[in-house]
Formats: sequence, structure tokens, C-alpha cells
Amino acid sequence: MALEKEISSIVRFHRKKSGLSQAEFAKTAGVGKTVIFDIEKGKQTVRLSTLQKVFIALNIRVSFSSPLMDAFEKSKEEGNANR
Amino acid sequence: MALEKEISSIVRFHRKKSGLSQAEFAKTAGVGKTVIFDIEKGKQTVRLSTLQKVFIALNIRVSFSSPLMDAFEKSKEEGNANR
DNA sequence: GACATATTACTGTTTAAGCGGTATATTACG
DNA sequence: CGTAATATACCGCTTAAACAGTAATATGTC
Repeated sequence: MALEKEISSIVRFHRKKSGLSQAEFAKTAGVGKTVIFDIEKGKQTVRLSTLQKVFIALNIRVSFSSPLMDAFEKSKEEGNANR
Repeated sequence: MALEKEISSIVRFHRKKSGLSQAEFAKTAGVGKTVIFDIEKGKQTVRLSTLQKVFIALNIRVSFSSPLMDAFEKSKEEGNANR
């Protein structure tokens, strides 16, 4: 599933459960009402900072996975952020 | 950990493992070199579409979790996208 | 059907994201 | 140390994201 479509349905579901309209939720999240509509419509060009506010307001966590993720976690523990 | 910092370190780690410089990787991901530098620097205002290109190029998957996530998955199976 | 509420759509304005070019700083390696 | 590669930084330029306002649909609820 495309990332923006997934975000779209997740945000809408969570917002509806919160009982807030788009405009009300926009206020609590600290963003404009337009961008809530856009996100729920599946807009691909939203800014990360905007999504972050929405996710925080809805108590949604984001995580990442990949074939290299175990090695990445290991490197963090060892304090090798890069190399 | 802040989302943009997490993305920053994950992207840098994966790119380094790929053996590409920022400029080379930018080309393969289909974005400008500047935005790769910005992402690895922890920029918060990157666009979702840009991150998407980077994640695809690095084979990184994104997933979401929340207290309502089980109910959300259920509602998908039942075909109730909203309500 | 009438009426309230919410969503969708469109507007103009402000701000900045992304871009390539380039210049400087940093890092790696012989 | 020198030098090549890479990363970091700054530059204008173009495009569009986010915004509030408003208007038009849609979705209820009585």
C-alpha cells in the first residue's frame, strides 16, 4: 500500500475515533484545516514536520524496518552512528 | 528519539552501506543532492514524497503503531474504511 | 424536507522546499 | 604531507506547501 494512502486512512480513522472534526482536530494538532483535508485525501507532498504534529496529536508512532535494520540497531548500541 | 533524527541516522547508515556518496545516492533516488544532505542533517521540513523516494531506494519500510491500531486493522478487514 | 454540521473545493498570499552550481571544509588514503 | 573524494555550506531560482477565508457539497439528525 502506498505510504500516503496508508497515512490517509490511519489519520482519518484515528481522528474520527477522537470525535473531532477536521477543523477542530487541526487546531489541537497545531496545523491548518486544509492540510488535514489534504492528508486524508492522500497528498504526497506534505512536510514531515506537519505529519509529525498530526501523529503526536493522534498518539501514532512511526517505525522503520529493512534488511539492514538489525545491523543498524547494533551499530547504535556500539555507539557507531556512522562509518 | 525525534523522528527526523531517527530518519537522519537510518538514512545515513543505509546509504553508507550502499557505498554511495550523497551525490551518487541522490541520483539513484531521483532527488537533489541538497535534500540528502538536509535529511542526514535532521531537517524536519522534508516532504513526504522526497522521503518516500529515499526509503524506496534504500529498501526501508515504514510502519505505524498506536493504541487504536488493532481496531484500525480490524476495520480494514471489515471494509469499513471510515465511520 | 429542513436544519445543523462536516467535508470538500477554490481563493490569494506568504514562506520555504527542492534544485543545481559552486565554494569551502572535512575526511580518507597513497 | 599532498591530493582526491566526500561532505558541508551558501547562492539564486522556481515551484508549491501551508494558511485562513469563503463557498459549495455532502452527511447526517430531527
